[in-house]
Amino acid sequence: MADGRSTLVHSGENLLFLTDEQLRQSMEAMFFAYRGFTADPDRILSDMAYGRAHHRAIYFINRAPGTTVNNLLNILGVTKQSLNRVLRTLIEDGLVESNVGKVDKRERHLFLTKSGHELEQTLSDAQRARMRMAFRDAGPEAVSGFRHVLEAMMDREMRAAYKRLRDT
Amino acid sequence: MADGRSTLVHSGENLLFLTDEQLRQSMEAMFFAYRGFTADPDRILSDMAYGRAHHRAIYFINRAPGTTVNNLLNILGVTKQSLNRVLRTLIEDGLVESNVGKVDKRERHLFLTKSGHELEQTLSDAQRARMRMAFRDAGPEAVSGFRHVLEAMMDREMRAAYKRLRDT
DNA sequence: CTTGGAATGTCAACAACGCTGACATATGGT
DNA sequence: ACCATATGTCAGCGTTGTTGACATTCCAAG
Repeated sequence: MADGRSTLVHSGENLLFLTDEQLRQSMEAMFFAYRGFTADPDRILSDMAYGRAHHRAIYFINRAPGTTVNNLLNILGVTKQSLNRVLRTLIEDGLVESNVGKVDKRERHLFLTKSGHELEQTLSDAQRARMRMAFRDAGPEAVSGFRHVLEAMMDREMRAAYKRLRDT
Repeated sequence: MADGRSTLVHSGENLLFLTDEQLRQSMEAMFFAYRGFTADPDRILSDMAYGRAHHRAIYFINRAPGTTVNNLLNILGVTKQSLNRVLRTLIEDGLVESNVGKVDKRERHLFLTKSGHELEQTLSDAQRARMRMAFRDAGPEAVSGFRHVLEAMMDREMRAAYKRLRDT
């Protein structure tokens, strides 16, 4: 521990060494698990002309209906130009509706259409099913730990965005 | 529960509802946390002419020195053409060494050079530091749960690759 | 020894999705 | 009324993924 490269902590009756090797394994777990996390939606979307960016947009528009483009930008962490391309195709294809703001006409308020909702359901169902299985397999205490670690791993601004969404 | 959309489980003295809403929050946590997970290396690499793909290649070559191109392909889950482009630049820049196999001369065995190791260290140090902080914050039981859930979330083949690496 | 298949690499074209720059429009404070 | 600011759009470029076609090199089976 003197070199700050490892941390010894107590876990129930067991000692858990947070050596570089342990951290390395966790990084790999994160890498492979995220692949699994996105695998099902990716598969579904690849059949259509859409990708992961479309999924994210649809997801968060569903989560916060009426959100503005700028708000979505902050959540997604991309440039407005990048998001715009995705939004344009979604609007053209009739999955998303963009309404000019009543108070501030510069703003566009985004909503999912009926077919937009349907796609969102399909994608989220697949992703939720995998997560539900993983949670069932790991058990409730593991889930709570999982959530805790993830939250601690976020950047400060992202944690804020996360909590803002969560407390909705 | 009759609709299979939610699961009720017991957590210590508390009841934990795995409703769709809970799963949704976990999905968002995963999304934001992965951003944090990759943020530091991304920042470092953006200054150089490299991206996340280069990081992944360097990471796994360091993890399994002498690995073949084909083996790396399977771990990374990309095509050889895609990996080849990345490897070529890394070899040209003197970060990776590619040695023709002695037993099977078709194979190329990949190693990091001195400067390759240095970059790997820089990138991994940043990523490990974040993870160590998150683990310290969450505590050992949370870490164990975190790992468990991640493992359960992987695809079968990825879980196999993960375990193969882990047991090295 | 020839031949088929496997591993590797290259070239070309393309798609998804990041980015920057330039610009149009709407708003609001001066 | 006007100009800085916020917002959104269009155009072009870079990274990194994809498929397809094809050359090379080598091992191993016949």
